[in-house]
Amino acid sequence: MQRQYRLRRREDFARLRKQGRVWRHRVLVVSVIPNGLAHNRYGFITSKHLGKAVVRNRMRRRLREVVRRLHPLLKPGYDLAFIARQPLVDLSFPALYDVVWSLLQQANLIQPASPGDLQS
RNA sequence: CAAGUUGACCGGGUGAUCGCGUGUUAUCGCGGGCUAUGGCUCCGAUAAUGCGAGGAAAGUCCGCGCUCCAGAGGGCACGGUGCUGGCUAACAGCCAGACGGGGCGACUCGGUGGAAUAGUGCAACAGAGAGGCGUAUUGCCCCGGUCCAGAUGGACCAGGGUGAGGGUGAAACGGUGCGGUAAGAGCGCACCGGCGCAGGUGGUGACACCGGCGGCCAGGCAAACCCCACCGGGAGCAAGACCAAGCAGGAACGAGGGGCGGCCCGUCCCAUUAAGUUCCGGGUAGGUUGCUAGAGGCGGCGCGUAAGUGUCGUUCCAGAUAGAUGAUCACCGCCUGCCGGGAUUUCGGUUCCGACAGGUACAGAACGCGGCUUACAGGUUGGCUUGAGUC
RNA sequence: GUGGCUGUGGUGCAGUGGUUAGCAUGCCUGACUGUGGAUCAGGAGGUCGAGGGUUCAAAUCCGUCCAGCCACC
Repeated sequence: MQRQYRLRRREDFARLRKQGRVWRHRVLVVSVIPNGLAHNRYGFITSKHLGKAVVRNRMRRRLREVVRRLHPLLKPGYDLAFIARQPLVDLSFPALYDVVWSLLQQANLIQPASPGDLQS
Protein backbone atom coordinates (compact mmCIF):
# COMPACT_ATOMS: atom_id res chain seq x y z
CA MET A 1 0.00 0.00 0.00
CA GLN A 2 1.74 3.07 -1.21
CA ARG A 3 1.83 6.18 0.92
CA GLN A 4 -0.44 8.24 -1.32
CA TYR A 5 -3.25 5.70 -0.84
CA ARG A 6 -3.04 5.83 2.97
CA LEU A 7 -4.96 8.05 5.31
CA ARG A 8 -2.30 9.91 7.27
CA ARG A 9 -3.80 13.06 8.74
CA ARG A 10 -5.65 13.51 11.95
CA GLU A 11 -8.34 15.67 10.32
CA ASP A 12 -9.14 12.96 7.74
CA PHE A 13 -9.91 10.48 10.48
CA ALA A 14 -11.92 13.08 12.37
CA ARG A 15 -13.98 13.81 9.23
CA LEU A 16 -14.66 10.09 8.72
CA ARG A 17 -15.70 9.69 12.28
CA LYS A 18 -18.07 12.68 12.25
CA GLN A 19 -19.59 12.47 8.75
CA GLY A 20 -18.70 9.07 7.32
CA ARG A 21 -21.35 6.56 6.31
CA VAL A 22 -20.91 3.34 8.29
CA TRP A 23 -21.43 -0.33 7.46
CA ARG A 24 -21.06 -2.80 10.28
CA HIS A 25 -20.17 -6.44 10.60
CA ARG A 26 -19.51 -8.61 13.65
CA VAL A 27 -15.75 -8.47 13.13
CA LEU A 28 -15.29 -5.24 11.19
CA VAL A 29 -16.69 -1.74 10.69
CA VAL A 30 -16.20 0.31 7.51
CA SER A 31 -16.67 4.06 7.37
CA VAL A 32 -16.85 5.77 3.98
CA ILE A 33 -16.88 9.37 2.73
CA PRO A 34 -16.13 10.96 -0.67
CA ASN A 35 -12.74 12.71 -0.77
CA GLY A 36 -12.85 14.65 -4.04
CA LEU A 37 -9.63 13.01 -5.32
CA ALA A 38 -9.05 10.78 -8.31
CA HIS A 39 -8.16 7.79 -6.10
CA ASN A 40 -9.18 6.14 -2.87
CA ARG A 41 -7.43 6.43 0.47
CA TYR A 42 -7.58 3.83 3.25
CA GLY A 43 -7.05 3.86 6.99
CA PHE A 44 -6.88 0.93 9.40
CA ILE A 45 -7.79 1.26 13.06
CA THR A 46 -6.74 -1.40 15.56
CA SER A 47 -7.41 -0.19 19.05
CA LYS A 48 -5.51 -1.14 22.14
CA HIS A 49 -8.08 -3.44 23.73
CA LEU A 50 -7.77 -5.86 20.80
CA GLY A 51 -4.45 -7.16 22.10
CA LYS A 52 -0.77 -6.54 22.43
CA ALA A 53 1.38 -4.85 19.82
CA VAL A 54 2.10 -8.09 17.95
CA VAL A 55 -1.60 -8.88 17.60
CA ARG A 56 -2.50 -5.38 16.49
CA ASN A 57 0.28 -5.28 13.92
CA ARG A 58 -0.72 -8.64 12.46
CA MET A 59 -4.36 -7.63 12.06
CA ARG A 60 -3.43 -4.35 10.46
CA ARG A 61 -1.13 -6.11 7.97
CA ARG A 62 -3.72 -8.69 6.97
CA LEU A 63 -6.42 -6.07 6.55
CA ARG A 64 -4.07 -3.99 4.45
CA GLU A 65 -3.27 -7.00 2.28
CA VAL A 66 -6.96 -7.73 1.61
CA VAL A 67 -7.71 -4.12 0.73
CA ARG A 68 -4.62 -3.91 -1.47
CA ARG A 69 -5.88 -6.82 -3.54
CA LEU A 70 -9.38 -5.36 -3.85
CA HIS A 71 -8.16 -1.84 -4.59
CA PRO A 72 -8.26 -2.09 -8.44
CA LEU A 73 -11.89 -3.25 -8.33
CA LEU A 74 -13.23 -0.33 -6.28
CA LYS A 75 -14.86 2.91 -7.35
CA PRO A 76 -12.35 5.75 -6.96
CA GLY A 77 -12.75 8.98 -5.01
CA TYR A 78 -13.49 7.82 -1.47
CA ASP A 79 -11.84 7.72 1.94
CA LEU A 80 -12.37 4.45 3.81
CA ALA A 81 -11.60 3.58 7.42
CA PHE A 82 -11.56 -0.06 8.53
CA ILE A 83 -12.09 -0.54 12.26
CA ALA A 84 -11.24 -3.97 13.63
CA ARG A 85 -13.37 -5.58 16.35
CA GLN A 86 -12.39 -8.20 18.88
CA PRO A 87 -13.43 -11.43 16.97
CA LEU A 88 -11.19 -10.45 14.08
CA VAL A 89 -8.21 -11.65 16.07
CA ASP A 90 -8.94 -15.35 15.39
CA LEU A 91 -10.29 -14.99 11.84
CA SER A 92 -8.52 -16.77 8.99
CA PHE A 93 -7.34 -14.87 5.93
CA PRO A 94 -9.96 -16.25 3.44
CA ALA A 95 -12.78 -15.53 5.91
CA LEU A 96 -11.48 -12.00 6.35
CA TYR A 97 -11.40 -11.60 2.58
CA ASP A 98 -15.09 -12.61 2.36
CA VAL A 99 -16.08 -10.18 5.10
CA VAL A 100 -14.37 -7.22 3.45
CA TRP A 101 -15.83 -8.12 0.05
CA SER A 102 -19.40 -8.35 1.35
CA LEU A 103 -19.08 -5.11 3.31
CA LEU A 104 -17.83 -3.22 0.26
CA GLN A 105 -20.66 -4.70 -1.81
CA GLN A 106 -23.15 -3.42 0.75
CA ALA A 107 -21.53 -0.01 0.49
CA ASN A 108 -21.91 -0.19 -3.30
CA LEU A 109 -18.24 0.54 -3.87
CA ILE A 110 -17.49 -2.33 -6.29
CA GLN A 111 -17.10 -1.12 -9.84
CA PRO A 112 -19.97 -2.48 -11.97
CA ALA A 113 -17.62 -2.96 -14.93
CA SER A 114 -15.13 -4.82 -12.77
CA PRO A 115 -13.66 -8.01 -14.23
CA GLY A 116 -15.53 -9.99 -11.65
CA ASP A 117 -15.50 -11.55 -8.24
CA LEU A 118 -12.05 -12.85 -7.38
CA GLN A 119 -13.63 -15.61 -5.33
CA SER A 120 -15.15 -17.22 -8.41
C1' C B 1 24.94 -45.24 32.78
C1' A B 2 21.91 -42.55 36.32
C1' A B 3 21.01 -38.32 39.31
C1' G B 4 22.50 -33.40 39.96
C1' U B 5 24.98 -28.58 39.45
C1' U B 6 26.82 -24.51 36.63
C1' G B 7 28.13 -21.52 32.32
C1' A B 8 27.96 -20.30 26.76
C1' C B 9 24.80 -20.19 22.44
C1' C B 10 20.58 -20.80 18.92
C1' G B 11 15.51 -19.85 18.77
C1' G B 12 12.82 -22.20 12.24
C1' G B 13 14.56 -23.23 6.62
C1' U B 14 13.72 -23.22 1.15
C1' G B 15 10.82 -21.86 -3.06
C1' A B 16 6.80 -19.37 -5.83
C1' U B 17 3.39 -15.14 -6.44
C1' C B 18 2.15 -10.30 -4.75
C1' G B 19 3.84 -6.09 -1.51
C1' C B 20 6.16 -2.01 2.17
C1' G B 21 10.08 1.50 4.25
C1' U B 22 14.79 3.62 3.59
C1' G B 23 20.11 4.84 1.65
C1' U B 24 22.89 5.43 -3.05
C1' U B 25 23.09 6.07 -8.44
C1' A B 26 20.66 7.17 -13.09
C1' U B 27 16.54 9.00 -15.96
C1' C B 28 11.99 11.61 -16.17
C1' G B 29 8.27 15.63 -14.58
C1' C B 30 3.43 21.44 -19.14
C1' G B 31 5.80 19.99 -10.45
C1' G B 32 7.52 23.84 -6.24
C1' G B 33 11.61 27.36 -4.52
C1' C B 34 16.25 30.21 -5.58
C1' U B 35 19.08 32.03 -9.76
C1' A B 36 24.38 35.43 -12.12
C1' U B 37 19.93 31.33 -16.94
C1' G B 38 25.39 27.70 -16.27
C1' G B 39 22.69 25.46 -12.63
C1' C B 40 21.47 24.31 -7.35
C1' U B 41 17.83 22.38 -4.14
C1' C B 42 13.08 20.18 -2.51
C1' C B 43 9.03 16.91 -3.84
C1' G B 44 7.13 12.91 -6.79
C1' A B 45 7.50 8.69 -10.36
C1' U B 46 10.36 4.72 -12.69
C1' A B 47 14.69 1.43 -12.89
C1' A B 48 19.08 -0.85 -10.74
C1' U B 49 21.40 -2.03 -6.30
C1' G B 50 22.45 -2.23 -0.66
C1' C B 51 19.98 -2.68 4.04
C1' G B 52 15.56 -3.57 6.98
C1' A B 53 13.13 -6.07 14.72
C1' G B 54 14.74 -8.96 19.75
C1' G B 55 17.07 -12.12 23.34
C1' A B 56 14.25 -10.23 25.75
C1' A B 57 12.88 -4.88 21.07
C1' A B 58 8.62 -6.13 26.86
C1' G B 59 8.05 -4.21 32.13
C1' U B 60 9.87 0.94 33.00
C1' C B 61 12.87 -0.94 38.42
C1' C B 62 17.85 1.67 38.36
C1' G B 63 22.21 4.20 36.02
C1' C B 64 24.56 7.34 32.13
C1' G B 65 25.09 10.15 27.56
C1' C B 66 22.44 14.15 25.08
C1' U B 67 19.26 18.87 25.28
C1' C B 68 17.10 23.03 27.80
C1' C B 69 16.42 25.66 32.44
C1' A B 70 21.55 32.96 32.62
C1' G B 71 26.19 31.03 35.63
C1' A B 72 24.83 26.36 38.86
C1' G B 73 26.91 28.24 44.64
C1' G B 74 25.88 27.34 50.23
C1' G B 75 22.56 25.46 54.15
C1' C B 76 18.12 22.83 55.76
C1' A B 77 14.55 19.42 54.37
C1' C B 78 13.58 15.13 51.31
C1' G B 79 15.07 10.72 48.71
C1' G B 80 18.58 6.76 47.74
C1' U B 81 22.68 3.34 48.87
C1' G B 82 24.68 0.27 53.12
C1' C B 83 30.38 -6.34 54.74
C1' U B 84 35.57 -5.55 52.02
C1' G B 85 38.59 -4.62 47.69
C1' G B 86 38.27 -3.79 42.59
C1' C B 87 35.82 -2.76 37.46
C1' U B 88 32.98 1.09 35.08
C1' A B 89 30.76 6.97 31.94
C1' A B 90 27.63 5.53 36.01
C1' C B 91 24.64 2.16 38.80
C1' A B 92 20.44 -0.73 43.28
C1' G B 93 25.11 -3.73 38.01
C1' C B 94 29.43 -7.02 37.43
C1' C B 95 34.10 -9.58 39.26
C1' A B 96 37.08 -11.40 43.32
C1' G B 97 37.00 -12.16 48.46
C1' A B 98 35.09 -12.13 53.91
C1' C B 99 31.22 -13.66 57.23
C1' G B 100 26.54 -16.27 58.07
C1' G B 101 22.58 -20.05 56.35
C1' G B 102 21.46 -24.63 53.09
C1' G B 103 23.53 -29.13 50.58
C1' C B 104 27.40 -35.70 51.23
C1' G B 105 29.31 -32.70 47.23
C1' A B 106 29.80 -29.71 42.69
C1' C B 107 27.49 -25.48 44.20
C1' U B 108 24.02 -22.07 46.06
C1' C B 109 21.26 -18.12 48.95
C1' G B 110 21.90 -13.44 51.87
C1' G B 111 18.94 -5.15 51.92
C1' U B 112 25.25 -8.18 55.81
C1' G B 113 26.81 -0.36 59.05
C1' G B 114 25.30 1.07 64.33
C1' A B 115 21.30 -2.28 69.95
C1' A B 116 26.68 -1.96 77.43
C1' U B 117 30.40 3.62 73.51
C1' A B 118 23.70 9.13 71.48
C1' G B 119 18.59 8.72 72.55
C1' U B 120 13.32 7.11 72.02
C1' G B 121 9.95 3.17 71.13
C1' C B 122 7.76 -2.05 70.54
C1' A B 123 6.98 -7.38 72.34
C1' A B 124 -0.31 -9.71 71.79
C1' C B 125 -1.70 -14.38 74.37
C1' A B 126 0.35 -17.50 78.06
C1' G B 127 3.33 -17.06 82.38
C1' A B 128 5.41 -16.00 89.22
C1' G B 129 8.38 -12.86 86.29
C1' A B 130 9.30 -9.69 79.48
C1' G B 131 13.69 -5.35 80.11
C1' G B 132 15.87 -3.88 85.25
C1' C B 133 18.98 -6.20 88.54
C1' G B 134 12.92 -8.12 88.14
C1' U B 135 9.87 -12.45 90.35
C1' A B 136 8.05 -16.57 94.35
C1' U B 137 2.84 -20.63 91.73
C1' U B 138 4.68 -25.57 92.50
C1' G B 139 9.22 -27.49 94.48
C1' C B 140 13.80 -27.72 97.85
C1' C B 141 15.86 -26.08 102.68
C1' C B 142 16.07 -23.66 107.72
C1' C B 143 13.89 -21.73 112.26
C1' G B 144 9.43 -21.35 115.45
C1' G B 145 4.46 -23.08 116.98
C1' U B 146 0.25 -26.76 117.18
C1' C B 147 -1.40 -31.82 116.52
C1' C B 148 -0.50 -37.20 115.58
C1' A B 149 3.09 -41.00 116.37
C1' G B 150 6.67 -42.01 120.07
C1' A B 151 12.07 -43.86 116.11
C1' U B 152 15.69 -39.80 113.96
C1' G B 153 9.18 -39.46 111.44
C1' G B 154 4.46 -37.20 109.40
C1' A B 155 0.54 -33.22 108.74
C1' C B 156 -0.87 -28.06 109.18
C1' C B 157 0.16 -22.68 110.19
C1' A B 158 3.45 -18.32 110.30
C1' G B 159 8.36 -16.25 109.05
C1' G B 160 12.87 -16.56 106.28
C1' G B 161 16.54 -18.50 102.46
C1' U B 162 16.78 -20.18 97.23
C1' G B 163 16.60 -19.71 91.47
C1' A B 164 19.46 -25.44 90.79
C1' G B 165 14.18 -29.10 89.38
C1' G B 166 8.89 -28.84 87.18
C1' G B 167 5.76 -25.46 84.33
C1' U B 168 4.55 -20.88 80.50
C1' G B 169 6.39 -18.65 76.17
C1' A B 170 9.13 -16.90 69.95
C1' A B 171 12.40 -15.28 73.80
C1' A B 172 13.36 -16.56 81.08
C1' C B 173 20.30 -14.13 81.80
C1' G B 174 25.66 -19.53 79.70
C1' G B 175 27.15 -25.45 79.34
C1' U B 176 29.78 -29.75 81.82
C1' G B 177 32.33 -31.37 86.12
C1' C B 178 34.29 -30.69 91.02
C1' G B 179 34.18 -27.95 95.42
C1' G B 180 30.89 -25.54 98.58
C1' U B 181 26.08 -25.16 101.44
C1' A B 182 20.75 -26.03 105.80
C1' A B 183 19.19 -26.13 100.64
C1' G B 184 21.29 -23.64 96.72
C1' A B 185 23.40 -20.19 93.26
C1' G B 186 29.72 -17.96 88.80
C1' C B 187 29.46 -18.28 95.34
C1' G B 188 34.69 -20.39 94.07
C1' C B 189 37.81 -23.30 90.65
C1' A B 190 38.98 -26.09 85.84
C1' C B 191 37.67 -26.75 80.78
C1' C B 192 34.34 -25.22 76.76
C1' G B 193 31.21 -21.31 74.42
C1' G B 194 30.02 -16.09 74.17
C1' C B 195 31.21 -10.75 75.27
C1' G B 196 34.69 -6.79 76.24
C1' C B 197 39.83 -4.70 76.69
C1' A B 198 44.79 -4.05 75.18
C1' G B 199 48.43 -6.79 72.15
C1' G B 200 50.98 -10.07 68.44
C1' U B 201 51.03 -12.58 63.44
C1' G B 202 48.98 -12.81 58.26
C1' G B 203 46.05 -9.80 54.79
C1' U B 204 45.34 -3.34 50.84
C1' G B 205 40.83 -4.57 53.56
C1' A B 206 36.35 -7.10 55.37
C1' C B 207 38.42 -10.63 58.56
C1' A B 208 41.16 -14.93 60.31
C1' C B 209 44.53 -17.16 63.77
C1' C B 210 47.35 -16.91 68.54
C1' G B 211 48.13 -16.46 73.53
C1' G B 212 46.94 -12.82 77.85
C1' C B 213 43.62 -10.13 81.18
C1' G B 214 38.55 -8.98 83.04
C1' G B 215 33.96 -9.97 85.20
C1' C B 216 30.26 -13.49 83.84
C1' C B 217 25.17 -8.35 84.17
C1' A B 218 23.53 -6.21 80.17
C1' G B 219 19.09 -10.82 74.82
C1' G B 220 15.55 -9.54 70.20
C1' C B 221 13.37 -5.92 66.62
C1' A B 222 16.59 -0.40 63.12
C1' A B 223 12.46 -3.84 55.59
C1' A B 224 10.25 0.96 64.02
C1' C B 225 11.71 6.28 64.73
C1' C B 226 16.63 7.38 64.57
C1' C B 227 22.33 7.90 64.34
C1' C B 228 26.69 7.42 61.09
C1' A B 229 29.18 7.33 56.18
C1' C B 230 28.65 8.22 51.04
C1' C B 231 25.61 9.85 46.77
C1' G B 232 21.70 12.93 44.49
C1' G B 233 19.78 20.47 41.24
C1' G B 234 15.14 19.99 37.96
C1' A B 235 12.82 18.45 33.65
C1' G B 236 12.61 15.40 29.66
C1' C B 237 13.56 13.83 22.15
C1' A B 238 6.13 15.73 23.12
C1' A B 239 13.93 17.72 25.41
C1' G B 240 15.65 21.46 22.09
C1' A B 241 16.45 24.24 17.11
C1' C B 242 14.48 26.18 12.44
C1' C B 243 10.56 27.11 8.77
C1' A B 244 5.53 27.75 7.20
C1' A B 245 0.42 28.99 8.23
C1' G B 246 -3.17 31.63 11.15
C1' C B 247 -5.56 35.34 14.70
C1' A B 248 -8.62 40.36 17.56
C1' G B 249 -8.71 42.11 20.97
C1' G B 250 -11.27 43.45 25.61
C1' A B 251 -12.20 43.88 31.08
C1' A B 252 -10.63 43.83 36.17
C1' C B 253 -6.62 43.82 39.65
C1' G B 254 -1.85 45.83 39.88
C1' A B 255 3.94 47.35 42.79
C1' G B 256 6.21 44.13 42.54
C1' G B 257 6.95 39.70 39.34
C1' G B 258 10.08 35.80 37.59
C1' G B 259 14.37 32.64 36.76
C1' C B 260 15.78 25.89 40.58
C1' G B 261 10.32 23.49 40.20
C1' G B 262 10.08 21.85 48.75
C1' C B 263 12.10 26.19 51.90
C1' C B 264 15.92 29.92 53.15
C1' C B 265 20.37 32.60 51.77
C1' G B 266 23.09 34.35 47.71
C1' U B 267 22.79 35.99 42.71
C1' C B 268 20.68 37.48 37.93
C1' C B 269 16.71 39.30 34.71
C1' C B 270 12.18 42.22 33.76
C1' A B 271 9.36 46.19 35.81
C1' U B 272 7.13 51.03 38.47
C1' U B 273 7.43 55.22 31.09
C1' A B 274 2.73 49.37 33.42
C1' A B 275 5.99 44.22 34.17
C1' G B 276 2.78 40.69 35.74
C1' U B 277 -1.86 38.00 37.44
C1' U B 278 -7.02 36.54 36.69
C1' C B 279 -11.32 36.28 33.56
C1' C B 280 -13.86 36.61 28.67
C1' G B 281 -12.92 36.14 23.46
C1' G B 282 -9.79 34.58 19.07
C1' G B 283 -5.85 31.44 16.34
C1' U B 284 -2.84 26.74 15.55
C1' A B 285 -3.10 20.75 15.68
C1' G B 286 1.65 21.20 9.55
C1' G B 287 6.82 20.38 7.80
C1' U B 288 12.29 20.02 8.43
C1' U B 289 15.90 18.89 12.00
C1' G B 290 17.46 16.43 16.50
C1' C B 291 18.03 10.74 14.07
C1' U B 292 21.49 7.33 14.36
C1' A B 293 29.30 5.78 13.52
C1' G B 294 28.32 4.33 18.71
C1' A B 295 31.06 3.92 26.28
C1' G B 296 29.48 0.11 18.35
C1' G B 297 30.36 -5.19 16.38
C1' C B 298 34.09 -9.08 15.12
C1' G B 299 39.18 -11.03 15.35
C1' G B 300 44.48 -11.10 17.01
C1' C B 301 48.13 -9.73 20.66
C1' G B 302 49.65 -7.54 25.63
C1' C B 303 48.19 -6.73 31.02
C1' G B 304 44.85 -8.66 34.92
C1' U B 305 42.65 -14.72 39.04
C1' A B 306 38.36 -12.15 36.99
C1' A B 307 34.87 -8.21 35.84
C1' G B 308 37.59 -5.50 32.47
C1' U B 309 41.35 -2.64 29.95
C1' G B 310 45.27 -1.05 26.21
C1' U B 311 46.63 -1.52 21.23
C1' C B 312 46.46 -3.22 16.09
C1' G B 313 43.49 -4.93 12.11
C1' U B 314 38.76 -5.29 10.02
C1' U B 315 33.58 -3.98 9.41
C1' C B 316 29.10 -0.43 8.75
C1' C B 317 24.71 -3.22 11.03
C1' A B 318 16.70 -0.44 10.90
C1' G B 319 15.37 4.67 11.30
C1' A B 320 9.08 4.19 10.76
C1' U B 321 5.72 8.69 12.21
C1' A B 322 -2.43 6.37 11.65
C1' G B 323 3.67 4.33 12.52
C1' A B 324 7.62 0.11 7.20
C1' U B 325 10.45 -4.54 8.25
C1' G B 326 5.08 -8.18 5.52
C1' A B 327 0.74 -11.38 3.16
C1' U B 328 -0.79 -15.99 0.84
C1' C B 329 0.40 -20.91 -0.75
C1' A B 330 3.55 -25.32 -1.16
C1' C B 331 7.42 -28.46 0.57
C1' C B 332 10.86 -29.59 4.40
C1' G B 333 12.83 -29.47 9.43
C1' C B 334 12.01 -29.96 14.87
C1' C B 335 8.98 -31.72 19.23
C1' U B 336 4.94 -34.76 21.54
C1' G B 337 1.38 -38.87 21.46
C1' C B 338 -0.44 -43.45 19.46
C1' C B 339 0.04 -47.59 15.95
C1' G B 340 3.03 -51.12 12.79
C1' G B 341 7.89 -53.26 11.67
C1' G B 342 13.41 -54.05 12.55
C1' A B 343 17.85 -54.11 15.94
C1' U B 344 19.46 -54.52 21.01
C1' U B 345 18.44 -55.69 26.21
C1' U B 346 20.24 -56.49 32.85
C1' C B 347 13.02 -57.54 30.16
C1' G B 348 12.59 -51.68 33.14
C1' G B 349 13.79 -49.81 28.56
C1' U B 350 17.06 -47.78 24.46
C1' U B 351 17.42 -46.91 19.30
C1' C B 352 16.21 -46.89 13.75
C1' C B 353 12.37 -46.75 9.79
C1' G B 354 7.26 -45.80 8.24
C1' A B 355 2.09 -43.98 8.74
C1' C B 356 -1.53 -40.89 11.33
C1' A B 357 -2.92 -36.85 14.69
C1' G B 358 -1.51 -32.51 17.26
C1' G B 359 1.98 -28.65 18.29
C1' U B 360 6.01 -25.13 16.43
C1' A B 361 6.88 -20.38 21.96
C1' C B 362 7.45 -15.45 24.39
C1' A B 363 7.01 -11.36 21.79
C1' G B 364 7.32 -5.71 17.52
C1' A B 365 12.44 -0.73 17.53
C1' A B 366 10.05 4.94 18.31
C1' C B 367 16.67 9.52 20.90
C1' G B 368 20.76 6.18 22.14
C1' C B 369 23.49 3.10 25.49
C1' G B 370 24.87 -0.06 30.27
C1' G B 371 22.26 -3.20 33.75
C1' C B 372 18.20 -5.50 36.49
C1' U B 373 13.50 -7.99 36.43
C1' U B 374 9.81 -10.74 34.09
C1' A B 375 7.86 -14.07 29.73
C1' C B 376 9.44 -18.16 26.54
C1' A B 377 7.65 -24.28 22.21
C1' G B 378 12.00 -26.49 21.55
C1' G B 379 17.20 -27.36 20.59
C1' U B 380 22.98 -27.31 20.57
C1' U B 381 27.32 -27.38 23.58
C1' G B 382 31.55 -26.90 27.59
C1' G B 383 33.03 -27.65 32.79
C1' C B 384 32.23 -29.85 37.54
C1' U B 385 29.96 -33.14 41.58
C1' U B 386 27.76 -37.61 43.68
C1' G B 387 26.43 -42.76 43.04
C1' A B 388 26.53 -47.55 40.46
C1' G B 389 28.77 -50.99 37.02
C1' U B 390 32.75 -52.87 33.71
C1' C B 391 37.89 -52.99 32.16
C1' G C 1 7.25 9.70 28.66
C1' U C 2 6.22 11.06 33.78
C1' G C 3 3.52 10.93 38.38
C1' G C 4 -0.18 8.66 41.43
C1' C C 5 -4.28 5.43 43.35
C1' U C 6 -6.80 0.76 44.12
C1' G C 7 -7.10 -4.81 44.78
C1' U C 8 -10.31 -7.86 51.79
C1' G C 9 -17.28 -12.89 52.03
C1' G C 10 -21.84 -12.38 46.02
C1' U C 11 -21.75 -6.55 46.15
C1' G C 12 -20.07 -1.90 48.63
C1' C C 13 -16.54 -0.83 52.38
C1' A C 14 -13.61 -0.80 57.53
C1' G C 15 -9.31 -2.77 59.65
C1' U C 16 -2.31 -0.11 58.77
C1' G C 17 2.16 -5.38 63.26
C1' G C 18 -0.75 -9.28 68.08
C1' U C 19 -6.12 -13.80 70.56
C1' U C 20 -10.64 -16.92 65.97
C1' A C 21 -10.07 -10.45 60.07
C1' G C 22 -15.07 -7.09 61.08
C1' C C 23 -19.63 -3.82 59.24
C1' A C 24 -23.77 -2.98 55.92
C1' U C 25 -26.51 -5.26 52.25
C1' G C 26 -27.52 -9.76 49.80
C1' C C 27 -28.07 -15.45 50.60
C1' C C 28 -29.95 -19.91 53.63
C1' U C 29 -33.03 -21.91 57.87
C1' G C 30 -36.79 -21.05 61.51
C1' A C 31 -40.60 -17.89 64.02
C1' C C 32 -44.64 -14.31 63.14
C1' U C 33 -48.92 -13.97 58.83
C1' G C 34 -54.43 -16.75 55.33
C1' U C 35 -49.93 -15.40 51.73
C1' G C 36 -45.97 -11.95 50.73
C1' G C 37 -43.23 -7.75 52.59
C1' A C 38 -41.43 -5.66 57.03
C1' U C 39 -39.70 -7.48 61.85
C1' C C 40 -37.27 -11.09 65.25
C1' A C 41 -33.83 -15.37 66.13
C1' G C 42 -30.04 -18.48 64.21
C1' G C 43 -26.50 -19.84 60.28
C1' A C 44 -23.29 -20.32 55.98
C1' G C 45 -19.92 -17.78 53.00
C1' G C 46 -12.63 -15.23 53.03
C1' U C 47 -5.87 -18.69 49.09
C1' C C 48 -6.99 -10.47 52.42
C1' G C 49 -4.65 -9.98 43.77
C1' A C 50 0.07 -13.74 43.16
C1' G C 51 4.60 -15.27 44.98
C1' G C 52 9.19 -14.13 47.92
C1' G C 53 11.67 -11.63 52.18
C1' U C 54 12.06 -9.11 57.37
C1' U C 55 9.86 -10.49 62.21
C1' C C 56 8.46 -14.83 67.64
C1' A C 57 4.18 -13.12 64.73
C1' A C 58 2.33 -9.87 58.21
C1' A C 59 -4.21 -8.14 55.30
C1' U C 60 -0.73 -4.48 57.65
C1' C C 61 6.42 -3.52 56.86
C1' C C 62 10.08 -4.13 52.17
C1' G C 63 11.26 -5.79 46.97
C1' U C 64 9.28 -8.53 42.42
C1' C C 65 5.13 -9.69 39.34
C1' C C 66 -0.27 -9.37 37.75
C1' A C 67 -4.88 -6.77 36.97
C1' G C 68 -7.75 -2.32 36.89
C1' C C 69 -8.17 3.03 37.12
C1' C C 70 -6.80 8.33 37.14
C1' A C 71 -3.92 12.80 36.02
C1' C C 72 -0.32 15.82 33.16
C1' C C 73 2.62 17.31 28.75
